[in-house]
Amino acid sequence: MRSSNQPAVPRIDVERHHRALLAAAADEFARNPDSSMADVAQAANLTRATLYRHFSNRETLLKAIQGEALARASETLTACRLDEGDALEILRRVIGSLGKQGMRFRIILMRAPDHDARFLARRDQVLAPLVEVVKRGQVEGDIRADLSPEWIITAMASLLISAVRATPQTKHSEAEVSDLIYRTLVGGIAAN
Amino acid sequence: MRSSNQPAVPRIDVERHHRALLAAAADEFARNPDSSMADVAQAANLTRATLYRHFSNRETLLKAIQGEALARASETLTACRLDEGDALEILRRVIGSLGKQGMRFRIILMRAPDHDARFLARRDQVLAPLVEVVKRGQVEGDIRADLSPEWIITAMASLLISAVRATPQTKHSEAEVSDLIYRTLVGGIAAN
DNA sequence: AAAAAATGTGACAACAACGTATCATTTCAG
DNA sequence: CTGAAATGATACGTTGTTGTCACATTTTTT
Repeated sequence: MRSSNQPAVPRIDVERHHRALLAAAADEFARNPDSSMADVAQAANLTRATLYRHFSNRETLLKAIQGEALARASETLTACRLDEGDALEILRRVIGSLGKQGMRFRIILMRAPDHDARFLARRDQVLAPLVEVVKRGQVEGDIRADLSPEWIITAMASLLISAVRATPQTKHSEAEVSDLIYRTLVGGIAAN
Repeated sequence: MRSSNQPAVPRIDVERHHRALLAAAADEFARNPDSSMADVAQAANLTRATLYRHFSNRETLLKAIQGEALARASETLTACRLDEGDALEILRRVIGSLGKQGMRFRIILMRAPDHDARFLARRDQVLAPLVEVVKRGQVEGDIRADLSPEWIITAMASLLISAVRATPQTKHSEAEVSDLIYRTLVGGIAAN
């Protein structure tokens, strides 16, 4: 079945175009969730027809973006060495890494009406290790125990999105923004 | 000019319908920003034709929602007595009041691509008194001075939206949610 | 260079939403 | 009750997006 539709020999450009379309779509939809397929194709310097040859539906494209985001988020988290150091250090690393990625993970961190239960479950699965880190921090006395771990992760994600979205205006470096988020989330705004 | 189009005597129901349409549109667009005019009309138990008789355009309707939200937000803030008590007390009152309003102020607090400079300026104007409260808190030593007042307001708004949006799932009361936001924002997540 | 595969171009129908208009019906004010 | 005004129902043209297709062109592989 598949072998008849599949080309005899794979070509290099198709994979490159596939990645380009996926990346352009992620950026475009992060900028404006209502972008059309034509906008996405143009953002990738390709044609609408080619976009449809790679992703048969708009829905298929969105699912692909979700999957890509989840995969990269998972990689990012494991790269943050979630088992080295105390919870606050880990959170600092996570905030720094996610902040560098910019709005790439907006789809994961935000909650949109088109997110089905299927995606939400995988999302929670990816974020689960982070929740465990917070729980460990609470047990070890580094993090307040009167806030639920899930809420803490939600708050972190919320601050991340706000800061990243506000970044273009305020001319601050990535490191400064990440530090700002970390200080706000961990230390709060009260003096002392 | 106007008097010729205006009815000789005003009727009671038109104002009621106007308010109903505006409220339904606010709720509907808060739930799903891509809702159609038909959805809005149905949410108000009225017809699409009537909706167009009250708001000639979709754009006009959105502008009306923005204006309404700004007006009510301004009322809410003045009702919070921004000059009584220290900054943290005031912030607690503000979070409590805005939290009760639910997602009514999502349009104000969130930044969407369809927000023009005109609206953003009025928005900043409404939020300006709150920024002043934060500045005063920093001068009086209640709020950390190493965070810009604007960022603090942004962080507060961000947490508010996240919490209110997550409220339907977690069966917590309004007061509990408001307290949660306040504790997180002011105290941070670090122990001690 | 030649074959194969992918892309560009242009067109097409299907569809949803927008905005307008007409006319019968209902609702309010006097 | 009666006239005036607002609404419901319905239809219509317009527009933008979606998804598909055929055909010419370009790019890759051998």
